[in-house]
Amino acid sequence: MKFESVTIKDIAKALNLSISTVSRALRGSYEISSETKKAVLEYAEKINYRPNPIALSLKERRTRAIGVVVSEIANNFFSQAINGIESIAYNRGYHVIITQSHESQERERVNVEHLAARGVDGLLVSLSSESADVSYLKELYEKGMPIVFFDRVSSEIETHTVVANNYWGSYHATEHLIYQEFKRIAHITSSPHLSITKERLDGYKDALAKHNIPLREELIKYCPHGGMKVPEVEEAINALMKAKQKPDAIFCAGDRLTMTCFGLLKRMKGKKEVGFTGFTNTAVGDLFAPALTVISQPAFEMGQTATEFLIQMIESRRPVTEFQNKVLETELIIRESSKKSVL
Amino acid sequence: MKFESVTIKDIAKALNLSISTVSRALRGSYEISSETKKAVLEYAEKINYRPNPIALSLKERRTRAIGVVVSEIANNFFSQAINGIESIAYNRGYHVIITQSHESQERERVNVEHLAARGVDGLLVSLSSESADVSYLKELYEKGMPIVFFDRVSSEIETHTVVANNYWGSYHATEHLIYQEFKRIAHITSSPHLSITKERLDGYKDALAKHNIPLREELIKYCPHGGMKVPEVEEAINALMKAKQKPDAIFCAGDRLTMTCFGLLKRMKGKKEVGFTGFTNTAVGDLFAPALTVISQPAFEMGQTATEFLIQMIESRRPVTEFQNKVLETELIIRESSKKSVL
DNA sequence: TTTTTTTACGCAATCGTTACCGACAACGTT
DNA sequence: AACGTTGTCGGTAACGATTGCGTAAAAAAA
Repeated sequence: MKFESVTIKDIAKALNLSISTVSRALRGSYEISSETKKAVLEYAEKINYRPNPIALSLKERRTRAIGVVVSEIANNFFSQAINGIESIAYNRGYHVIITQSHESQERERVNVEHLAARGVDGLLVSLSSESADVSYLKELYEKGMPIVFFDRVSSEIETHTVVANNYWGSYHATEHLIYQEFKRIAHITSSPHLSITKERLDGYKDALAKHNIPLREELIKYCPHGGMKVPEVEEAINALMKAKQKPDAIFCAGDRLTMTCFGLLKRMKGKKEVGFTGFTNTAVGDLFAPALTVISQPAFEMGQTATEFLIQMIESRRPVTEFQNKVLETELIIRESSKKSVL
Repeated sequence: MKFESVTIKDIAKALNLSISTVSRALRGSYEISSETKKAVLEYAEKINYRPNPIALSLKERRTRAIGVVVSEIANNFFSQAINGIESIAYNRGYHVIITQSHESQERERVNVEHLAARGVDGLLVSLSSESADVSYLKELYEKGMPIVFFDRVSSEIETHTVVANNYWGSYHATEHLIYQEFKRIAHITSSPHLSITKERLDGYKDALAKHNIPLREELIKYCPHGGMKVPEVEEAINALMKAKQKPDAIFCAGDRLTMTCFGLLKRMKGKKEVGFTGFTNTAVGDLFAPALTVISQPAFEMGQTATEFLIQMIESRRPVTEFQNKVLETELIIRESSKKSVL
């Protein structure tokens, strides 16, 4: 099966005009008589003519499309961020092409290269947890492809970035647990490559230090796939909960991780209650048992801001040399899961 | 800023060959001597040449991309279905472009038209709740655009479809509530336009009839935006719970609806406990309080099957005239929310 | 009337790629 | 010696749209 569409040529033939005349009539050029214009416009309307964006892309080397690369759309943070991205993009006349890396560096590379080849005008990227090496992105960037990072950024590439205040979000969450008189607070985080991992880890460490709680490396567990692979998280939790000295609270550093972890904890047989909190943008944290204390990011706004930066970059005449690094505040929503009293 | 990429012309110039020779060498034509081939291939590799898909699309009138139109990616069912779609598409060499209608008919039309103009080879569509009129899709379909419906289908267009067994899923869920000795079972569903609404409603009605429970129209509430607009759901619930004769159980007909509804019920002040179940593909139904009884659809498989149908249609030489309408079974997962004993 | 200007349109190049159609050697056959 | 094969390659026309340039006829100015 193939799909036939009407072209400018069909109009030209039907009206006995040249292709160029039709083209100019369509864009309302002053060189075309008003009668001809009218005839062309009417006929175009009648046969429902739509200019072929592929041909236009080839000619103008722009597509009015932006590519988005996230690890997973089935992630509350990313799906909200995407809605923010779309809200700006559509208003500015850009289309959005969403791709998922599934936390795989290889998949991310394939997606990025495909988007670039497809001719997107720019890229909105949140790195996969495997992405230690971003050289292919850097190459693309240096060839002139506008790129804006959000959430999971790379310091290797100097461009606009939009992130949450992961450090303070993490600091406050940890401090909150400390105020609740938890003494042994574990931190389950994702891949050490990621910017967010380091920032959240730093917040955690500094909060402990501030309150004179010794840092125990054995309480920090890395899950390189960020909660996507359940066995990984299972192993981390088992290691924590089967140790001689169990943690009395657990703090998770990512959306999927928080969900996976919370699920595993609840399903653990003979489980001992532990305080729990984590970064997640779920809208239903209060429906869980216990209701979840969460650190929520302004995902929608992050998507919006990143998109504004990107479009600004795309439409800039000369290479951009001054970059903005926007940091948005997180919100700590305290519920039962982090209250010692109810455990 | 603009993004420059290497073309076949650059290779031709560098190697002092004609464009056509380079093109043939790249595709391994037998007409090209092995030395020339080798030289071209090596140089192409060196400068990291990638054929321009836009030019190819223009020439071949195919893009090896399929377009997906769903109402919302922040919906457990759809994000799982999309993963199924991608798993097949990537294996078959197709890229996937995801768009959201946000339950708006207008937005859906814009997306579909853009995807068509962009030259996707086919469309995977789950209709928005507003989409009563599908004439624009029908037109496209009749012009030769392969379209496969999944989940929310249209009887106006005869093509392959993939759906869950909504009737039986709904029947069993209702019957389960009846066995739990609930007497007044309300049904909150989405737009009456949707195929799934009718099928689920029929299952509900027939289960009641089977058990000699009179059907009460006042217990059926429609939320045309399927849980996307909270006030709509709020109104439905208020109408139910403030009536003289309250329902003793509520059965929701969609993913977003189930979540929104469950949240509202929990947050209602002075609420009376009611039995609860609904269609949803959440992976964390057991973490809620009470743990959620759900009807789960094989979303991943549905996405896979729909994609297989679509690709088959795309690659078929002649117009397809025999259509498959695949129905996959749902799964009823019984947990506390539907047990009368625990209320 | 002649020259210049304006109006309104067509031609052809361009974007990157493929594919049809030849061109032209170096052979082998009669 | 004349012709046909075969192996390699180049020229060029598409695909759909835009656009700079050229130009006929009509209108205006000389």
